[in-house]
Parts: sequence; structure tokens; C-alpha cells
Amino acid sequence: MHIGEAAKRSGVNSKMIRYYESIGLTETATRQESGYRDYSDNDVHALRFIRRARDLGFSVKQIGDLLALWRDRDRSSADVKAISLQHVRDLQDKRQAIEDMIATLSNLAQHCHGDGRPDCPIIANLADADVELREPQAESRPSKAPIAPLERGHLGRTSARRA
Amino acid sequence: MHIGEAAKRSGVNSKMIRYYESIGLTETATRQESGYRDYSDNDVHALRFIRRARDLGFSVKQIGDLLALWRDRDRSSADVKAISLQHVRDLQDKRQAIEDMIATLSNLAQHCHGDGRPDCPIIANLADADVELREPQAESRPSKAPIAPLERGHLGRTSARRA
DNA sequence: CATGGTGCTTCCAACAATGGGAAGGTCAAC
DNA sequence: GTTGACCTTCCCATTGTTGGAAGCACCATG
Repeated sequence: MHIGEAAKRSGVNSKMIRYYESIGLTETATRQESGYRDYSDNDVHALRFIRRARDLGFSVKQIGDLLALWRDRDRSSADVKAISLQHVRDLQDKRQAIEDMIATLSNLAQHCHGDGRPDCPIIANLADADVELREPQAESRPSKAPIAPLERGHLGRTSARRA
Repeated sequence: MHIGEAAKRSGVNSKMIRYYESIGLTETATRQESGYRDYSDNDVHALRFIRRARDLGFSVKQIGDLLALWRDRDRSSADVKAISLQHVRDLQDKRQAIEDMIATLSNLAQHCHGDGRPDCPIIANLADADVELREPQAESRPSKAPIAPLERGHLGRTSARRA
């Protein structure tokens, strides 16, 4: 079948199929006389594998490893599990980083009137980290370093809403 | 002060300072006769603002908006809040996507022996989404679509561990 | 047969944010 | 005067994906 059909069946679009081939993630597709790439059901199967792995957030590099293990009938499930668990740890780290951001920002936003006036604890905090939120309480701890430095790196365009 | 000093004080490295200027996020730095960029305490203040906003996961675009509001003495806190809350929602979406991945993958991993044998529910599921995990229970619902399609887009190199 | 239209091909660019590095200029200290 | 730290600009790489242009293949209908 042609690449378009393979794309439809696998859920990986033509562009990406070619890309995956170009980086060696998939094997070089056979060609018809026309020059068109030719795909088998097996190829589609592999593409779906890739698609699912991507949906689980595996990197292309990791998927390469997983594909190799998939093809290896003598694989150890331990190897697969190791890759997966490492990925889970990475995901947990990301989640933690995001949760910290959410916590800080929600807290700041909660204390923002959100009206026509300029006073805003969010801006104030960005402008000067020493600006603390004053809870309607007694204690006014001069705590520094209010915002978690956390991980550097800032999550790609993950929330690419398919508008 | 020179860019290196500004970098040290702001927590934004020289490379990024120049980048932020190049994309118009910060104003064009004044130059000394030598051609070196010259920074004031105010400039450093702005850079720290940017740094904190980045730590909260705001995009450069959003930071541009926030900076404009910061400079605008007549701003409405509502505008700041709106940007922030939108960002919180984006973060929550990302968190949700990540949590779904974690849930699926943890579940699969939990059912993987992780020994020397090749049998592996993780690989099996990637290879064929119809492969369901059989809980030691009675019901065997033929549920399809086990893995959430979720958002496309796959979180940048967020977990860039500072080794 | 000519003409479309659709799908395929390759190649190049862009995105976001950051880092690495080359080739060269400036400045201060020695 | 030379060394070394710092600055300058410019290009490249990253990650995964998308967009587009220019050109060929194929199949339809007029």
C-alpha cells in the first residue's frame, strides 16, 4: 500500500512516517517501480507500535530501543520494564515540576483581585520574589526563596490544542 | 555592568539575555564605546522578572504580555490574572496528560515480570492495543481503546536533569 | 490526447527555548 | 607585549512536528 494508506491505518501521518524512516527508526521502505514507498501490514503494525509509544510519551530514542526489543524474540522483559520504569520516573519528575508551578501560580492568582485596579500579587511576585502573599493571619514569616527553582527546561508545546 | 554580571545577578545566562533581546522580549541594550552591552539595575530587575516567569512555565510570548502589563501603571490586575489562569489551565492539561501516561505505563509495568523471559505486557500492548491486562478478577471486559489518545505534542526536554 | 486532480517524491524552512562553539575584538593585569 | 577573561556576532544542533514548494505518477473525464 501507499504511504497515505499506511498513515490512515497506523495513525501516523505521511510526513512523520517519512521522518521516522529518515532517522532510522523504521526500516527503509521498499519502493514500487513508480518510486512510491510500499508498505505491508507488518509495516503498519510497526507504525502503530510507534504511535502508541509516542502516546505514552516515549522519546524517539526510547522507541528505537523498544522496537529492537519487540523484534528480539530472546528479549528479557526486564529490559522493557527498565526502559518503561525509567520513563515513568521522568514523567513523575515532569508532573512534579508542573504541580509546583500550578501550586505557586494558583496561590498567587487566588490573591489577585482580578479587577480593574493595577495591584496584583502575581506581577508583584514576578517583579520581586520577596513579595510574599499575606495570608489573613498573624505570622509574617520573612521566608525567602518562595518559588521553587525546580527543573530547568520548560516542557515543549505540549498543550498544542488541536483547534 | 557587562552582560556577564547581569547574567550572574539575574539568573539568566548571557546567551539567553542576548536571545531575549534579539526576539524583542527585552529592550535593546545600550552599548558602551567598546561595543559591549551595558546593563542597569533596572535591566537586571526585568531579567529576573523573566527568569521567574520562566520558572513558572510561562512561554516567552506570555512573558512579553506580562512584561507589558508590569510596565503599564494603568494595568488591570484582571488582565494579569487572566493570563495566569489560562496558563494554569494549560499546566493542568499537561499534568493530566502526563498522569494518564503514568497510569497506563505503571499499570503495564506492574504486570511485567521483569525477568529474563521475553513475555512482556508492555511490549504486547504497544504491539497490539487490544492486548488487555488481565486482572486477577472475574470480569473480562473487552474494552477497546485502552490508551488515551490525549493531546498530541509531547513535552519538551523538561526533565533535563542537571547531572 | 489533453487536462485535471490527487497523491506521491524530495528538499527547505519554521516552530520554542536553549546550548555549544568558532572567530574575532576589548580590557585589565602582569 | 602577552596572557586570560570577557565580550561581540554568527552558525549549528537539539526534539518532534508541520508547512510549503517544485516536480513526477497515476487515474479520471472530456
